[in-house]
Amino acid sequence: MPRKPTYDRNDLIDRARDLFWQRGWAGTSLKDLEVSLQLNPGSFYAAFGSKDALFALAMEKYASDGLARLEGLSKAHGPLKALQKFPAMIVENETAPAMACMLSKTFLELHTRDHPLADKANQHLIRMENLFADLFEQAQTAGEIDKERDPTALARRYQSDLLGLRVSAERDRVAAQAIAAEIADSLGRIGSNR
Amino acid sequence: MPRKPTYDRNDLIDRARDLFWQRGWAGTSLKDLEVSLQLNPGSFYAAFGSKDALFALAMEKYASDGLARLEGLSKAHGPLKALQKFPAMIVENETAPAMACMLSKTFLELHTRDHPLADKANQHLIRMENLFADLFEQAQTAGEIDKERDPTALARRYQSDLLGLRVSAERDRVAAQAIAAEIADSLGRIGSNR
DNA sequence: GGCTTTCTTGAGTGATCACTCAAGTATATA
DNA sequence: TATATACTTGAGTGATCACTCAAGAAAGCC
Repeated sequence: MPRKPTYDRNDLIDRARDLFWQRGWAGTSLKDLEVSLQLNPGSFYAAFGSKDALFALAMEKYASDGLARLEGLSKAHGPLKALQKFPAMIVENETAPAMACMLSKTFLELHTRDHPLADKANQHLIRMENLFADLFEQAQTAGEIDKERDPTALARRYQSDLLGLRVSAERDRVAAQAIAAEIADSLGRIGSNR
Repeated sequence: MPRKPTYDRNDLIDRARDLFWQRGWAGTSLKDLEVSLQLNPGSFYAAFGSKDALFALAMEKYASDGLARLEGLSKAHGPLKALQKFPAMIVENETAPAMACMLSKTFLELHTRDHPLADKANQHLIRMENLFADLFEQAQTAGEIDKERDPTALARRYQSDLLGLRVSAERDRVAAQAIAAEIADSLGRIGSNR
């Protein structure tokens, strides 16, 4: 009996993610979304409920994509190599709508207002950081990294480096590629054989 | 003949800087500024011309304060020690209205809209980076750092590390102090005697 | 073809945005 | 004390914000 939507919901979330990522939460108006998603206000609210609800969906997709990319790298090259390749992978992505991390941008923009989306962004960052710690631990059991180091601390530092890298990449992509190489390089210097 | 303002202009800029730093450009409304500065719209516009003009003044004060703090550190302890102490100094500042760098926040928020303030923020970041490079160079001539390294590249990496540190500090101040220590530590490992 | 159910349309909601301006007030000089 | 010259007040500007809702259109089932 019912009528089907004329759009592909998943595709809409992708486009919203790109818009939000690029322009931020406050910087993306409903008018912007209506134009980009080709949706009238009524359809928009029928489909997603609110701007914030769509933002949350967009952020989840962003985060799980990041997780998946790093996991893919790890399966292909092992934990340490994955961590070493990841920074360059981010910086060299030509199709990304922005270089800076959407999660950190969102967190910085909204946490001083105690906006629920800021907490969600932080949760996603923690999830990412946990994967980093997992990979550091795997690298330790594989003997690729000094076993005395605390994987959680390594993950925290790596996350911080990545966050800085991505802000830098937003300013100057070319220079950021050099920084990405340095991050990978310093990862090689915490190996077990020294 | 004229009547003097009832406020101290410099003090007003300080308060605006704190507000903007904390809440960002879009997150700070004129109503917020009126309340914090205790200024009615008419006085506000007579004094500063526009929200953006005041933001620019606030950002200049923020940037020159940062420059001055690092220069002070350098005069007291020398270039390398200054660069090593600076990260902890930032993270331990209890009175700061926010931990993340106001310049990078502003840049991230506004550069995708091609807002003039984004370019101004970037200029201030470059100025800061130039001071980093100066100090690295001074540390080289003082024999504290390997002379083969490019001071500009070192400055770029240091800036990136600091940007990441400050985002991390906004998320978790205590964890950030550990990261600050690591940044200082790795600076010690590019000394000339190895 | 008729009916039900959902989706789409788009004008309209009150709130808030940055900003203006005419009128009123205070003060330093003459 | 009078006057000129600022500064202060605050209601009001049009634009834009996220969001609503009643009416119309399309598609699956009988």
